[in-house]
Amino acid sequence: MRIGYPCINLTLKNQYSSTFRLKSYSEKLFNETVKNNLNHLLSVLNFNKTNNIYFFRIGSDIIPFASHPVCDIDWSDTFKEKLEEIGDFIIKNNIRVSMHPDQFVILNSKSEDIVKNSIRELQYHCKLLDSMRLPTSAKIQIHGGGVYGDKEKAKKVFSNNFNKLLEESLKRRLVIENDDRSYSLQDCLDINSETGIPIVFDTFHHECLNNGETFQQSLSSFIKSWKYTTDGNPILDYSSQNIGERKGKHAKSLNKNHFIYMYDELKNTIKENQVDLDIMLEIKDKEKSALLALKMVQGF
DNA sequence: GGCCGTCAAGACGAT
DNA sequence: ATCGTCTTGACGGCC
Repeated sequence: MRIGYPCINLTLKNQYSSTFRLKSYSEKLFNETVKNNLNHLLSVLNFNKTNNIYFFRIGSDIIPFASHPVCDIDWSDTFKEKLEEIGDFIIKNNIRVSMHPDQFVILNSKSEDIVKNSIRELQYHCKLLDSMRLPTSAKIQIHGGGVYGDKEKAKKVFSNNFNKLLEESLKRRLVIENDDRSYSLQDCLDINSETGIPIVFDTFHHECLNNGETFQQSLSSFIKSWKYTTDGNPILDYSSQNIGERKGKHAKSLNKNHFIYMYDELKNTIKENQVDLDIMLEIKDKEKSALLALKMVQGF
């Protein structure tokens, strides 16, 4: 089992700006920024390895404006060596990486342009992972998208677009995550049966939106959506409620009791299904919680 | 040097 | 109609 955290390491400060405004876009600034971002990513991965953290989500901004029309730079060629160096490091150390494009990726949008732009954005994510020569277990996770007042129809549009509009290399990396107000685990299972797309099970979103399943039922159904040999370990996103804040807001730090209760349930599932899982902690204090969780799990 | 409005992009619920 | 939220963080203009 790997435990990871998303996008940012709060211990290691990136000494350079990691992105810039579209207004200040230039080839020079772009190349400098990407170079620094890639170097920084490698330091973060090194930090993680030193601390036994073998799961990390790479931030989508690592190549700024990569899918924007303004970007006509062949960055995968310019930075070929660096990208392959990072990929080699990841593979050599049995690290798992993933990505999570932001909310603007709507595969089932009513607007053809938004679907088109969404696919461009996904292609960028795919190209980055491909350029690092990573296996298809390096996943890109997205949500179900819009509902538009008719979820059954929206799910069909998602499935049709997934099946018809995406190239195979992209399909092999895509996974769908249940969200906290539109697409429940059951909705994702429905989409899975039409597309075969594996499901990232977000336990916190599931607490916010579910269909009354037991935790064990949820776990065994989401696990079945993964083909371990090509998809890698099923991924589970974990967080807990930020007490006093609106429902669905992520905790600032690891809720130890909540986590250990969840982990205890997981252990049974892992044993029964003879499968390993990778856990992504979506907690605001990032690697601090990951390190704490790791310690707790090791002492279990 | 620090403050804080704003940032490429969409959808949705709350106000 | 406008705002806050989503993995929100951080850029960059202004004082």
